[in-house]
Order: sequence, then structure tokens, then C-alpha cells
Amino acid sequence: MTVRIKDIAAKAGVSTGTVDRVIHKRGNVRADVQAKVERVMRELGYKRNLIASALATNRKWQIACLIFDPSDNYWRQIKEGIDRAQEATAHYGVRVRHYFADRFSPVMFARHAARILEDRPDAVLMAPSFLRESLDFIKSCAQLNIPVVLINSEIEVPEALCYIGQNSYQSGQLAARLLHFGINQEATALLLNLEADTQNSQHLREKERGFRDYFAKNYDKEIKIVSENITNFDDHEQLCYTIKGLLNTYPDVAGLFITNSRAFKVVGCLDRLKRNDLLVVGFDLIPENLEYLRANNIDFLINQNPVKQGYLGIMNIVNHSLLNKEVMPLQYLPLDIVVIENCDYYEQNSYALPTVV
Amino acid sequence: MTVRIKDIAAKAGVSTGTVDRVIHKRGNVRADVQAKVERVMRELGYKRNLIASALATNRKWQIACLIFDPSDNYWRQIKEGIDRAQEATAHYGVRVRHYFADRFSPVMFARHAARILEDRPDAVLMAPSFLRESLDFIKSCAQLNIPVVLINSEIEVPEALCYIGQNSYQSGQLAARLLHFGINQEATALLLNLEADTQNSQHLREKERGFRDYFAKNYDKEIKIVSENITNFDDHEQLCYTIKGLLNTYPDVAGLFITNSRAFKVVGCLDRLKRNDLLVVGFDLIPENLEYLRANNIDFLINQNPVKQGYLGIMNIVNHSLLNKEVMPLQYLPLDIVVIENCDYYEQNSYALPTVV
DNA sequence: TTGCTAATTGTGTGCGCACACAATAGCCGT
DNA sequence: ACGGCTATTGTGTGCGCACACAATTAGCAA
Repeated sequence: MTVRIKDIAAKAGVSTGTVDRVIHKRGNVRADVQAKVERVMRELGYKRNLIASALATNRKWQIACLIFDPSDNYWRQIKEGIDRAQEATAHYGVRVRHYFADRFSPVMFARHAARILEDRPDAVLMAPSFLRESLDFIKSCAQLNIPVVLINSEIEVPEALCYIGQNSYQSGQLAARLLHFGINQEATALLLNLEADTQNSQHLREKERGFRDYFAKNYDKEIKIVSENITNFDDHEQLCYTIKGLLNTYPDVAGLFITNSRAFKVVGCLDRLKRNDLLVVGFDLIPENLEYLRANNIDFLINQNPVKQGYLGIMNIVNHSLLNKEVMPLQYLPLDIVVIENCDYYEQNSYALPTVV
Repeated sequence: MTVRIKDIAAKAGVSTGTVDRVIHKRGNVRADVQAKVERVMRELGYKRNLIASALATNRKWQIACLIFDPSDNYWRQIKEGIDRAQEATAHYGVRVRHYFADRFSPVMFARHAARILEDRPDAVLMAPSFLRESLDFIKSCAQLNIPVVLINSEIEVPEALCYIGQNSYQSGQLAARLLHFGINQEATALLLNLEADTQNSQHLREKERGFRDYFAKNYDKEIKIVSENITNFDDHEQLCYTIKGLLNTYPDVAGLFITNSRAFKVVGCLDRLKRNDLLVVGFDLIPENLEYLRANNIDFLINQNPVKQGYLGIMNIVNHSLLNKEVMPLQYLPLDIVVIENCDYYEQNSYALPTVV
């Protein structure tokens, strides 16, 4: 039924050891013998039994994950995806080691990277947020033949195995489409960046670009775009005041696009200002946002699937290193459009990922 | 490091055979010995090594799949999900056998069921479309201790392991929300059932119920609902005539909800009637629909994830039978809202499912 | 031909577990 | 005390593979 090494050996008239050498390209096999074994393998359609292989090698695969502090909700979800992938592949000896960097410290980032190099993992999953430090690190890994998978920040590095992340530009376009669909009269759409560090927000700028490009192409409705950066958003009073000012300045605002997960902060203010008539599109299924979504104060949430990002990061390493499969160098995550009627599925998130292995 | 049966045996002062008996509840173990072994297992945190277990048993798991002819696009996708799950678990000895029933022949359905009983599979995945025949079959399986997973048609059967399928009512609500969001003036929303056999369309009626319920609750906008059954939809001319008539009868129609995958047929007519101003919501990512979506003639497609349905069907059997995990008795599939900006992800559909094992 | 090294090939063991089978202990009646 | 049970416990083998190591062969100089 199933073709085993033993079967190949018998048919080719050699020992299992020789077949083994051919399969693993260990060399020391006479050319004609090698050819013959390969032919028999093809004829019999040999497929390596991963189960037996994993059991026999008993090899452990250490994967180092250099991401940011999971006290941040976004990184917590990425970590969740990583951990779930690890559980799913634990039987194959996959082990994950986390190295949590600080969002604002390139120095600590580099130090973690150095530590990883010392630990000599079999593969690395990292968020290359600090460009210079990341490039150095990736080069070092390449020299040590350690494959690197990048997530979250898209950078151009040929040495990396692949990039898995969100398409910020596309998500901006998507948000634009949703507001465009809901706004029927001549009006203003307000784009809000609630971010302290505007320097470090490439993602947000990409989203804005996508958002504006969409309306530039779809000018059938007279919709004006205004964008604002709000750096002081933690104080509710202050934020309400800011937003009130904006609504006064642009009295015909019909819809808001909040470019990150802080829609709930804005909506909290709108609620207080009794402006529940405005359309709101935001990001991320965090509890605060979901509450407002269910209360009809947020119209759409775009789910960027951070859990899946971490999950696929690990799975791509497994595919590459354990299974010797090709991996796609560029993998964008799905952008789920979430409303009340389908938020339960995405919130649970348990279906999307495999339950087996 | 890892706790093996041998370790437990040593610590409990028994042989591996006894530990094996305890683990598999084979009996013939003195009560106090059993208790001791169980205690040691708990203390050491023993976890069965599935890899080694699968290798040792070398057991094959035959899963019989009773679904409908995959020449239908919907069932083709379900089959695809099934086959992908099979591939993913092939190493554990999972084998799938398909039995394709005819959409309109309960007799053939029963005959396939009988055939399955003869073949004695280890588990059954089925679409219980014909109620009486399905109930009989499920009972027979229960008597033979063959677990049954139901997909596609939700029926109340305590003997079944679980049901995995779409929530038609919810998807009707979802479609309603989308149209409600896009229609701002007083207008009519037209619900179209393009279905030959209106008897056999429980799904469609559920969708209509959800659609109507939504508007009944959200009467802030004056939107009137009109629904029509169109049984003759294969002839383009005829359909155009029908739709033209409807649009004349209800001149203030602003949006259309086509309750199945035949939105493209309707949109083809709208195109010809030069009525591209109407909002359209439909179902299923079939090529014809996607083309119109990309051309902006369809506004939203709701993806009911048929691939995932098949996939999860098999995975639930694997979870239950191989891994002895609990499975949720009722599992609704996600309803993805698809527009141009995110249709690529859902169309490829390769991310959603695990690539490993 | 012999002796020697290098190239090539073959063999044995264990990964952790399941299961068939062998062995032993416990119990009863005589 | 002993045979004849049954209840309980222990042992050995193989699943398919990887890898260390042993064995064999080829090649070549003397």
C-alpha cells in the first residue's frame, strides 16, 4: 500500500542505507546507483512519512520570535497566533522562544537581536520595526543560515524568507469604499490619526494615501476629505473638545475614518456630543470597539487579522524548514469587514485556524 | 524532558503494559494500581505523543462523505475543503471516500446511504438534505457507533456529532444591513429568489426572514421590502423582461438582494437595462459574480465559506475520533463581506486553511 | 599478487507507542 | 499442599525512518 524506504531498496537492489543517502542527499553514492534509486522512487511514487521521520529524528526546532511587548493589544494578538501555531506543531518538535522588544528603544531591540544570535535558533520570526538594526540582524542570520520571516512592517530584504503582513494602503481604500457607500449627499469625510508618534506611523500614512486615492478615483459623489492628527487622545475631556472643534470647523462632516484601533475613543466623544448620526469606520476587534459596534455607534470595523499574522508566520517557517515546501515571498493578510451580524465569528477566531495536528 | 509511558511506569513501579492499559482504559488493572498510575500521570503531566501513537497503530480512518454532485459550483467548493482537510491529515491515516448524491433523487440518496453502511466507515460526513432518508441513515450509524457530522442543512438530530453550516437567517440580516447602509432616501429594496424549486429552498426563506426582520427593527429609514420568486432565470431575454417589469412596478427601487449565487444573472440584465445605479448584494464568490463585483456592478458579495465548511467537517471528525477532543455541537461559518478591495484574499482562500501537518 | 586507503554499501538501534502474548500472582476447592 | 483456575502484570515486536557505525568493495602502488 504505502511505499517505504525498504520497498525502494528492495526494488533497486540496494540497502535502505543507500536509499536514505539518496533521499537526504548525503552523498557517497555511486552515480549510477543514485540514478537508479531515484528512478525507482519516482516509479513507486515514494512520499516520505513525516510521522515516522519526525519520530526518528526527534529533532527540536527552536524558533526565536522578536516582536513587541504583548501588553499592547495588537502584539498580544500576534503572540496568540504564534502560540497557537506552536501548539499545533508541537508534535513535530517546534518550540518558540519569545523576545519582547520595546516600541521605543532601538537599542534594546538590537540587544535582543544579539541575544538571539547567541541562542542560535533554527529560524527567526521578527517585526523589523527599526530598519537599521533589523537589516544588520537579518544579514547576520543569513550568514548563519538561519531563515528569517518578517511580519508587520514591510521592508525590502532579499535575504528574508518572506513577509507576512497587512496591506495598509488597501485597508485605506477599503475604508474609503465603505464610507463612500454610506454617504449619499455632498459632505466631508474626516480622517483621524490618533497617534502620539506621528514619525513612527508609516502604516497610518499608507492608510491615508489609500483613503484619498479612492476618493480621487470615485468622484461621483462630492465628498471632501479632511485629515487630522490628534496626539493628545488619552484625556477624554481634551479629546471631546478637539473633536467638537473639528465638527464646528467642518459642519458637513458625514463620516469618520479612524486609522487605528482607537475608534472607541472618538466614538465615546461623539456619544457625549450627541452626534450618533455620523458614520464611523475603524480598525481592530478590541473589546471597546466591539461594544460600540454592537451599540450601532461604529458602523464598520476592519479586522486586520493579527492573530492570523502570527500564526502564518510560524506556519511558513514550518513549511519551509520542516516540510521543505516553497513559501510565497509576499503574503498579505485578509481584511475582514466586520459588522454586528458577523462580528461573533471573527471575535472568536477559533474557526479560522486549524484545530488539528 | 518529555514524559513517556516508560517514565510513568518507572515512577509508579509498574510495567509499561500496565500504564498502557490505564491510558486506553482496557481494564484488567487492580483498582489501587490504576489510581496510582493515574496520579503519576497527572503529576508528571503526561501527554500522549500523537506522532508515535499514529505510527504504532498504523490505523486507517475511513471517512465517508455523502454530499451532492460537485458539478454544482457550491458542492465543488465543499468537496475542495474536504479534500484539503484529507490531505492535511493524510499522515494520520485519514482517508476520504466520496458518495455523490443527486439533488433531486431521495431514492438515490438512500441507496448511497445503504452503500455507506455496507462499507463500514469510521465516520460519516453528510448533507442531510432529504429529511426522512437522512434520519434513518443517522440512526443506523448511531447503532453501529459511527459518528456523523452534518453540514449544510441544519436539522435537529441528537445522535449527530455536530452541525457545521451557514446561518441563513443571519446572512439575510447582514445583507439587509448593507443595503440599509447604502440607501439613504425613501425607497424600495427588492429581494429576488432565483430558484426553480421553491419548495426545496428552506435556506432562501430563512434569508428572507432575516432580511425582513432587520428592516422591521431598523425603520429609521423609510425602506419598503418587496420580494419576488423568479423560477425562469436561465433565459437571458426572459429574465430581462421580468426584471424590467419589476422595475416598472416598483419605480423607486434603490437596492437588490439576490438570495443565492445568481446575482450575476440579474446584474447582466441591469447592465443591459442601463440601470447601474442600483445597489446589489449577492452571495458566493463564483467567477461570474466576481467579475461584476470588480466592475462595480455588484456592491457586496457575502461569502458563505463553503470550502471552510467541508474542511471543518473533516477536521471535526479528526478532532473527535483521533484526538478525542470535544467538538461544539453547533458551528456556524463566518459570513465574509466581500468588496473589490478584499476579494483577492477570499478568492484565493489558501490562507484561511492550514498548510501544515 | 599483496597491502593499503578511500569510496561505497550494509546493518543495527532507537524514537514513543500499541498490542499480542507470556508470565506471574491470587484464589478456591479438594 | 496442590492443581486449576482467573485476575493481573510484564515482555517483546514492529510501525517507518534517521543516523551511527560496521562491512565490503574498488582503486592503486609496490
